[in-house]
Parts: sequence; structure tokens; C-alpha cells
Amino acid sequence: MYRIGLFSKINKVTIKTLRYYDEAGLLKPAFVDSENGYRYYTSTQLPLLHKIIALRQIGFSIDEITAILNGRNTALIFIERKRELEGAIEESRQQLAQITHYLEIMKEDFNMNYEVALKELPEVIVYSKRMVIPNYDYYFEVIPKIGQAVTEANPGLKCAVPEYCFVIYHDGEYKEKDIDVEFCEAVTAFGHDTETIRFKKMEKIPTAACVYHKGPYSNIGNAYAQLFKWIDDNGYTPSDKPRESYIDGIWNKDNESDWLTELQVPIKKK
Amino acid sequence: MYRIGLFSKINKVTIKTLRYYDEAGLLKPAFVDSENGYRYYTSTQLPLLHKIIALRQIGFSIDEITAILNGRNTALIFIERKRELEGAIEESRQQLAQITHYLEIMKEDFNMNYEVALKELPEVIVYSKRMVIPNYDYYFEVIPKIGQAVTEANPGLKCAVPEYCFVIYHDGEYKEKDIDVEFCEAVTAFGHDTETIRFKKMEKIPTAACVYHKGPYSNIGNAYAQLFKWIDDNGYTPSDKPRESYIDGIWNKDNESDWLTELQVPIKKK
DNA sequence: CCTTGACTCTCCTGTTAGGGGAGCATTTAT
DNA sequence: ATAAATGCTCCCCTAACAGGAGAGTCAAGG
Repeated sequence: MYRIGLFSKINKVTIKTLRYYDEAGLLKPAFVDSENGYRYYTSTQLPLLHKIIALRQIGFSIDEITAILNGRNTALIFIERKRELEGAIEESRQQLAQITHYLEIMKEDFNMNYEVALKELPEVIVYSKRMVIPNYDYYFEVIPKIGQAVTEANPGLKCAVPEYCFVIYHDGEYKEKDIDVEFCEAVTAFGHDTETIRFKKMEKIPTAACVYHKGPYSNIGNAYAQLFKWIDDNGYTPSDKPRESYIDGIWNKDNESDWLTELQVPIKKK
Repeated sequence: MYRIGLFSKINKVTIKTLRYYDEAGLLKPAFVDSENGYRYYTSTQLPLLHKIIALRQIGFSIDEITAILNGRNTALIFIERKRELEGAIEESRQQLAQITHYLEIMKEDFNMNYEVALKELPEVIVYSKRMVIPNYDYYFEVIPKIGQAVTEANPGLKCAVPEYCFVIYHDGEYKEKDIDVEFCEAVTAFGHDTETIRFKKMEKIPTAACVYHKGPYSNIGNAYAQLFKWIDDNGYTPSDKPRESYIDGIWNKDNESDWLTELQVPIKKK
């Protein structure tokens, strides 16, 4: 019969842990003195404690260990823990890739301008107009007209909340003129198509790498560059055309430096 | 100005999280209505929230993110997180190796008899006697005599608490007769050597793979076999002679099946 | 026999990053 | 005007213990 302090020393477990295991019903003392409440353990409990420690080292939870000790679906629990571990390793590896990426970036440029976050882009109904525009400036002249035309053809049409207004670049490469873009605005329901404006459903995109770009559009290329570098550094590859979502711009902010745009690139693992 | 619900939808964060970040001082709303307590956020806070999300995806804690956002030793935090991740991956990999090992064992023999736990064996003072014995039975005849001899030469000598009494097998291989063993008993302080019994300090062993063996010594070979298989399966290799620590035996338990022995094999990574 | 120090007990609080829900106030839509 | 949606604060919950307070218990020394 060992008292708790000695028993804890034998297997290098803290007294707190033993009391916790008692309370959790995982390892009850062989005998408890009803006078003073002292816990007494026997040497025959050493292998049991040892087994618990071994299972804890593999990362099982107390509940799982309880089940295993009772011999209930041990194999299942092991297999699930295996999957869990494989997932955890994968996640850690991805985080490691990101850290490495940022450390590399920080070497050149100490302030980190662009932080990439992964998001899911939900399925959404949009009206869209695809066109080839001569240059970027032309772009914001034409957008209000689209909105006007579509509300004329569909009185009572409502934009989605939160607002989601974006363009898709259909050119595979960067161009400065004659750009093939598709303007999209998310709405709550289908409406009537016009000659050039079409309603359609955009499929959900499971994973997109996103950054925010603050300021005028002139140096948005840098944001794209960093985003694509991130995608490559982290073992992904673009799976669809990038989207550029407009949050703040000339329509609501006078100061160019307040403009806000989100770049969204659908990705999949390489 | 977005209210909390809308702001939460834009970046796929829960309202609870936003309120928590407010309380934690990580992301205070741009404006709080003092009448009703409503939180209002602006679009200029979107990049900040985005940044927080990105950092959370890398696994930083709230405190770390606060420090990073304030620009305090960002690089250090990143480097530390990197080390942390490398450690976590290593740990997961070891756990995975153990799981795989046990799943393999379980295929053959459903009940897992031996669970291996890693322990540190602390530095300890022992008196020891090395000898070649003809067979195992002889062994427990000779041990009491050793104890007798040493207490005669050292009255007042105290055994360590918890008791630690073990033998070291000096033969590199398994033998049934003429075994070269060293008997050791941990004590609290150095004493006087006798002709055949010597006091010495055993160095600390950083990592030992340990199993408990319950029952008579006749089938202890199986425990050794499984232990050495575990060591190999998990990418370790023995770094010193194995120890066999006696907890319960003929001296205190009549029933052979109550005997308890711990096998300790010092190991290092392969 | 008394004291002292080592042990042990229970009970409470704290840890992370929020989740769940109650009860109430406010805003928005019909 | 009323109902639904949204917002607020406050409280309790998580896993596996750690730390500490305050009180009782035990063995050894004087």
C-alpha cells in the first residue's frame, strides 16, 4: 500500500494528476481511509497507471482511455486517433509552410503588407456582364450603367447582403489594355436577362486564398504578386480565375488611400 | 458602418468571436453606441480582421497576435512559432509511429499486454554486485545475502524511497545459464565498499522505454521481445544495457501471478 | 509528551478561445 | 401595430490538470 505521494513518485506522475484520475474514475485508489480520506494505492495498480501513461503519451483523451481500458471498440479508437494525427500533421505542415513564407518575405521587406487567409466562397446568384474593355479607367464609367440597366429591367431586384460585387479576369495573363473582364453583382434571386446582362448561379468555391488591398488600383499588381507567391510557397495551385471584390472605392470614398479591394483566388492542393 | 452581424458575415467570423476580440482588446469596434451598446464596425477594419484571421490560421495565440499587430518583436514570435510547429510535427509523428505499432500488434493478438511508456531514469546512488550466475533460480537465493552483507558493513544505511532494486544484464544476448548480471539497490548515500560490493553513482538516463511485466519470470522473454520491437518500430535504438526492476516478487507475494517487474531499456533516437 | 516539518485532504480559481443559452432591449419588415 | 430578426449583457461550459488556501494527519526528534 503506497500513499499518494510515493505512488506518484514511482511513475513520475503528479499528485494532482492522480487525484484527477480518481475523480474521473480512471484510476481509483485501491483503498480510501474513510477516517481521513487518504488514498492508498497498491503495486498491482502500477501496470494500470503505466498503461494510462502510455496511452496519454499517444495523445488519447481521458474518455478514450476509459473506453480502451474497458475494452470497448479499442481498434476503432486507435484508427480514429491515427486519422486525427495524420490530419494534425498535415495542418502543422501547412502552418509551417506559411510561417516559412512570411519569414522569407520579412527578410526583404520588414512590414508585412499582405496576409493571406483561406476562405470558402459560398454559392451565389449574380447578374453578370462580360466585356472587353480598353483600359482600367473605362471600367468604372461603365459599371453604373450596368446597374441602371439591370434595375430598369428588374424593378425590385435586391442586392445580396453583405454586398458582393466583383469582376473575374478571363485573360490568363496580366494585360493593360483590351482586358476581358466579367462584372458580377450578387443578388437575392434570379431576374430577367437583358441583351448583354445575364443572371447565373456561381458554384461554391471550397477554398480561396484571399488578401485585402488598400489604396488605389495602381499598385494592386504587388498584391497579386505576393498572393501568387504565397499560393506557390504553400503547395497550392490556382484552380479557377481570380476574382477582385470591391468594397470601398470612388463611389463612397473620396480619398484614394481609403479604397479597399479583396483579391480572391480559388485554389486547390498541388 | 456595419453592425456586428453583417461584419461577421463578410469575413466568416462568428459574432461571439468578434465580441471576444473586442473584450480582448484585439479588435475594438470603430464606434459603440452608448445608448444601446451596439457595436459598429467600418470597412477600414476589414483588413485588420483579415490579418487576425490569417494569423489565427497559422496558429498564433491571441496574445501573440496582439504583439504582432503592435509590431513588437514580430520576427521572434514567428521564429518561435516555427520551432513550436516543428516540435509538434515531431511529436505527432512519434505518436503516429506508436499507433501504427499497436495496430500491427493488435492484428495478431487482440489484447494488448504490454504498453510502452517513456520515462527518465534519474541519477541514483546504488550499491552493486556484479556476478556470473549459473541460472535464474540461483538468483533469488543470493540476493538476500547481499543485502545482509551490506547492512553489516554499513549499519544505518537507508534504501531510497521509492525503492529501486534492479539488475543489469551485461550479456549482449539472451542466455539461460552463466548469466553476467549486476545487482543494484538504490540507497540515500554512499557507504563503505566490501570486497565484492561496491557503491557507485549511476548517471541519469534521459529516456528509457519501459514496460511492466506481471506474473512469473518464465515468460518474461515475450515482454522483452515486444519492448524491443516497439523500440525498433518507433525509430529508437537501445543506448545502454537493459535494467530489470523488481517491484513485487517471492519476497512479498505468495502468488506467482502477482509478481511485478519493470523492464527499462535506455534508448536514443536512431 | 510536545513540537516540527512533511504529507494529505477538500475546495476554489485559472488556464484557451470561444460556444450555448437565458432574459431583455432594440431595430426592421410586413 | 405587430412579429421577426438582431443586438446586448451575464452566466456557465469546455480538457486536463496547476496553483494555492486553509485545515487535518503522520512520523520523528527533543
